[in-house]
Amino acid sequence: MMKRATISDVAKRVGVSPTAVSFAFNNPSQLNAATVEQILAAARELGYAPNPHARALLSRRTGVLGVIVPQSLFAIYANPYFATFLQGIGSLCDDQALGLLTVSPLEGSLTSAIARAPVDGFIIVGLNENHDEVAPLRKRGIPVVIVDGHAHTTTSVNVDDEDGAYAAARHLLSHGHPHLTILTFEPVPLLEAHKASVGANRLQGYRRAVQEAGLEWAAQLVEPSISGVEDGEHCFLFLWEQGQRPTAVLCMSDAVAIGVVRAALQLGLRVPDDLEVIGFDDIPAANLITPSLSTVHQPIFEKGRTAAELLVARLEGDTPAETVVLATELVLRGTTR
Amino acid sequence: MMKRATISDVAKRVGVSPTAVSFAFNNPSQLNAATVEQILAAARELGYAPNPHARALLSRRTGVLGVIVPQSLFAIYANPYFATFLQGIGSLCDDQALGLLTVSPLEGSLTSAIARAPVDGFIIVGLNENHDEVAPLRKRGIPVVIVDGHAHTTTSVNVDDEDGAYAAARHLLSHGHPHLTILTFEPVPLLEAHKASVGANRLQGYRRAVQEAGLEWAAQLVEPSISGVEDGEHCFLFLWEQGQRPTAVLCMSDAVAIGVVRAALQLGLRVPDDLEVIGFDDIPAANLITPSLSTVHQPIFEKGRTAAELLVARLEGDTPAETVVLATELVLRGTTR
DNA sequence: CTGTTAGCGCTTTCAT
DNA sequence: ATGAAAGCGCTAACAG
Repeated sequence: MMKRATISDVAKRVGVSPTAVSFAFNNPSQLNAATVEQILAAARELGYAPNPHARALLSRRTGVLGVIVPQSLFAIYANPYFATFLQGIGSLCDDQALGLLTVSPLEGSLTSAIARAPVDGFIIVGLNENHDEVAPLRKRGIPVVIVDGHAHTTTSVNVDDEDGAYAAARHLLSHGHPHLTILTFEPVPLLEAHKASVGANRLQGYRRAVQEAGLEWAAQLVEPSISGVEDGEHCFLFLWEQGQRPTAVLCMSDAVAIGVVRAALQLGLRVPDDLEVIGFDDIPAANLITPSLSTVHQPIFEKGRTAAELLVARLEGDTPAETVVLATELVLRGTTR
Repeated sequence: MMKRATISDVAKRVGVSPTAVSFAFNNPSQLNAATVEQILAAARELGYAPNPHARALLSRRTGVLGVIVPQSLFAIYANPYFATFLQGIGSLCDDQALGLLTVSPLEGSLTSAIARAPVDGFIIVGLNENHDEVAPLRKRGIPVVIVDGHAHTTTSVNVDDEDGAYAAARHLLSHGHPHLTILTFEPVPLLEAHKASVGANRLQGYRRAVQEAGLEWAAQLVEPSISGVEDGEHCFLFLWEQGQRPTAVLCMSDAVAIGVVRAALQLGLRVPDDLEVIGFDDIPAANLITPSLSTVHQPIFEKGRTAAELLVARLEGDTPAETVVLATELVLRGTTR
């Protein structure tokens, strides 16, 4: 990998100043057409190309949007939710000729990831603005949009998680189940510690429906099941072994819900006759399994696209901070009666 | 967005040199602990963070791997093949604490995309090294790994497309079909113009099997179907309307094959009794549809992971160029007898 | 242990 | 129409 030609190599070759070379590339109209031609020719011969880092240093622009995700890149790309979300961001990047950089916690900490990333702005997913790891971001002095998290000084894009959860729980309760089983992302104390997180909001929605129905919240079975189809499957199987006999399950993600349905079928239960299940998110797979999954739809693609639009707007001018909340909608399919 | 503090702002504040500040961040052991503490405190007060572009200019490192894809980002993230491929790259990025930048043709041309991207190295997918748009890459003087394309001066990672296609065609021919229907990515002339492309290699594999079986290549029905489930579906429906009655279909991608199966089922055909179908790639969905899709498996994840490993190796030392070819394997499932 | 001095490669006034 | 000079913000010798 030989040393790259620099702008002054080209300049020397042609016998002009570096300025002229710079102009030839960025502002050819300022230069004599013949000179431009000579310079370009020399550049081609020397294999010269402008150094993007030097350019970025000066222009403060890289043409890249950063997406900070709270999981490993491996997990992100395996996750259909993020696939759709990134599609939304990607569609805007296509329009604006921007690159899309996914960054995940480096060396165990987001801080260094944030400090190093060569981007013009960040979309941060699943973390509140005041999170310890997010705070350093402000030092970078570049625009930030928070998705699925709370923000007070910058733009945020969320969906109405509480309302969606409420609708799901209410629907199930209206079928007269003696009690609900709720599968969460994390143990409840953790969930409630993360004030205003997606999980906390969904839990709050479930709780509101239960209390409105005049039932006792404590009587419901709330179990952590992490995420992923396998987690949901194991969780339901485990409950069954413990002697639990749920008739209605609410899951905080479709993946978990799909796992629950799979487990129920394995146990010989009929879905939805013996067991009703409602997921959350409405990922593509929800509509592909049999029976098709009833779930709370959220506009995942649109969420990504909107976040990217808002970020680009802040990049171009000093747009005021906005707080966007997209609607969710209960979609009844085959796993509810 | 107020002006950011620079290293010398911090230096002035504390009454030390910029060098000291630099050390405090990158090499604290060189400095008196008390000094470091002071500097860090001042940095915190001023909201200072090192400028990544300045750093990159000097260190020639951004900690980012670039992936150049021949389609829009929207299409990439919608494509399960790329999801798996990016998972492979992502898993290595996780290990090495690198970011992953997806870049697609900007303003209709790869050239500017390549010139601007702030990355340490590129993985180029689906383009040969000598492609017009790829050539400028060499000017950047950074390592490149070609995937699904031919390279003579740099490392490439491919799968044995021809062999996989050959096995698929041979299998179908052994069932005694009078002729095969082959659904390609592009019209054949285009396909053959792109010498050594994935499509050309697969076509060649099909052809070899046909000729070995003593059949006439020209007698087979070769139709372009672009890509995507809908494309496959429409293509088969169209052929049917034209009066064609295929009994065996080879598809260059699983997506197309899934579309064909869907169309056949719509037309009341029994699969595999009336129609046998073999896809290519073995994406996760191949094993989820009913009947499950027979296909040529290729190690997509491993291909991504290997490409990233090889790229990182070239980043760290001047590894010699390698030519890696991963094996494909015919996987017989429900759409073949 | 800390400061001085040069750049990294490029763009951009301001002259000529 | 072209060039000289001054940085962008940081790091890396090399002195002291």
